[in-house]
Amino acid sequence: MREVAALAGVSLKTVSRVINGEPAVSAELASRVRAAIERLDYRHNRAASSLRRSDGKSAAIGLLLEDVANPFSSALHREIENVALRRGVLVFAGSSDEDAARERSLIAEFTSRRVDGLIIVPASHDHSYLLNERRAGTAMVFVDRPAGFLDVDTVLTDNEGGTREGIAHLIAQGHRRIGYLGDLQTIATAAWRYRGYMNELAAQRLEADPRLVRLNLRGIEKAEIAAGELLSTSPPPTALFAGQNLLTIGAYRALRKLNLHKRIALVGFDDFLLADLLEPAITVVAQDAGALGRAAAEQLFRRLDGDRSPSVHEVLSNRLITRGSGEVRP
Amino acid sequence: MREVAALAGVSLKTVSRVINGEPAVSAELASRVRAAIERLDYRHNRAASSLRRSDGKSAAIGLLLEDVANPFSSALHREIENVALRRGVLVFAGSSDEDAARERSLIAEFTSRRVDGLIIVPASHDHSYLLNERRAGTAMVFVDRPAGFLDVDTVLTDNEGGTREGIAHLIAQGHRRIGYLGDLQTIATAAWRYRGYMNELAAQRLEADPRLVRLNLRGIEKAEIAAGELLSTSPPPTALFAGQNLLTIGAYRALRKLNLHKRIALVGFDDFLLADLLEPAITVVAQDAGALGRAAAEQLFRRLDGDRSPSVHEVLSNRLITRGSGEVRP
DNA sequence: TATAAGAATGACAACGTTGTCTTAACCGGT
DNA sequence: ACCGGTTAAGACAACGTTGTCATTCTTATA
Repeated sequence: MREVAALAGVSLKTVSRVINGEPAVSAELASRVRAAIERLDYRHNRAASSLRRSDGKSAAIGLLLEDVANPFSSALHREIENVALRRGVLVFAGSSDEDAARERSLIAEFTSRRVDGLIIVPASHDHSYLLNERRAGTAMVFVDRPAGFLDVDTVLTDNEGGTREGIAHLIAQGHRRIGYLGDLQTIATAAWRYRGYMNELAAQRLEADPRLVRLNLRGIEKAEIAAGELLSTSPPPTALFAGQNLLTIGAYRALRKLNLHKRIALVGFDDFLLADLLEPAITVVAQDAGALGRAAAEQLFRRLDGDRSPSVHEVLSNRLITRGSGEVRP
Repeated sequence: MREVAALAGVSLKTVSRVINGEPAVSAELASRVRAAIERLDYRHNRAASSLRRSDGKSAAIGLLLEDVANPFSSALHREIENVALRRGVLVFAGSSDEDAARERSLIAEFTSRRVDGLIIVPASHDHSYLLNERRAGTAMVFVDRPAGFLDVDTVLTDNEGGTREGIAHLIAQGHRRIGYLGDLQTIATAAWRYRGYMNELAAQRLEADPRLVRLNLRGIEKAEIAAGELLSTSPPPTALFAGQNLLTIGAYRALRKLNLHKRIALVGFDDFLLADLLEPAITVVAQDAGALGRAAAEQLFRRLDGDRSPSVHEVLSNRLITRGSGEVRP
């Protein structure tokens, strides 16, 4: 910047003014400065700038996902990027792998780089460690799962309601014995979905058979094995509900292997690519990951724009998409 | 930091020494400093630190992908994150959407934040604009596609060879009329794949029928329409090769709609989730996105560690995975 | 013509760190 | 008691910017 000022024959401060678009610069000097910037291929150093600025904004946010490579996370990521980029804000992304320690260390890395805000899909359950950070002015929004011991903006989907809708759909098709495959119960969304299953059965006065429930399953293979086992209880279930997309795929694999995919109904939570091309196509309770990301990012930027109102808790609804597998009759 | 120094009763510089693990600090002072850091919940400011440090390292890199939400990109992303995080380096991710202007502006945002390095899946074809950046010391690696007008480290997969293997496989099954669906020819990988198709046909002395080729297709729907049209030429192809995963899905959709999925062979470039559960399961030429990411990140860090040797061009091979759709006989 | 008000510009300090250099304290050997 | 050498600690400047304030110049008004 010093060199630019020298070449343009102006002071450092004038260059700074031109770069920041401050009005009090004559057209003459401004164009001289711009020419010098061009000629020297000068690049503004935002790190230094944000260090000195009074608002201290770095124009970067941190995004903590379960895994940047999973489709739900990356759809969220994409929408957040869209909202952020429109404002010239860049996104640091990191994967927690459902590991509380990794969550903390990633967030520490984010904050040590002085991000303006954090969007968090939490893996842990106690977020009091973020209190200081918040007091220091970092905006934050929790997405998909709630924060623990921290009063903070949150955007969720209606996990319990969505599951109840899926279960009610199966019951309406005549099913009475519905198996359930669930993810780690420590994940709040998984617990809510399981609650939805239990509550809907109860509401419809159906007895819940504990032999038809398998929880704490992680990944396609575990789900496939568990589904296989469920299908061999007697009497067997006539329908399965899978509480997450990988579990749905695992369940479908098991059904295919036993050649039961046209005889046992299947409804899954979370939509996934190609669900419509399987045989039968899979009925799902679809979350709109993009909408979730958009809502979270917009809430974050509202805070960054100075909104100091009490914490907002938004809940997006989910949609049952019937495609065939959920309409198989007992 | 000043407050920490005051509380511990030492100078600023001593606190800095403790934080950076410099040896010349007595155990006594070091522990007093650490206690003060704890008590004041002090957080090191890396932005200021990297501004002052002689090496100027920000411990952040920029990653330009086609779209953070597409499975290939996000698998790449994940492996890069793994390598980077092991060294305490954070990743800014951005999506170019195949738009050259967006590529440039994202890279400008990255560099204005003084990232230490860039990993780029390029959308544009002229990267001479990066010359200054490189001269300024930013490390960079191109992945999946080559750079234009810039001599730089690159990690690719063998697109032409992979395609030839796929086509050879179809020919070996007895196919003589093989349709081809290709992505935008401006994308280098798409052009290479098409070349692989043409060259393999030529090598096996088969005539290429231009009516069986559809290029510049973007997305599932365009591919589905194009595949439908190809299948109605006369005489029709007995096999299709799709040059990209979305095109493969589109082609499969078309085959299903015409109920030809068990009579016309299909091989696709790029593996995708659930390819093995379709009916028939899809034979593909699989790229290992994770390996690509790992190789790129490792090369980048080699440069950041001071490697000044001439540009490296690495080419990873692809693997034909036979699952059924490619083994349908004419 | 004198003067106040406003606009354009620059000098300087400061943001939170680390590199460099200096000083102080201590050690063992004569 | 003195020396050279080592080690620990601090003073100060600097990284590349922007906020604050002072200065100069212009213009309109009395």
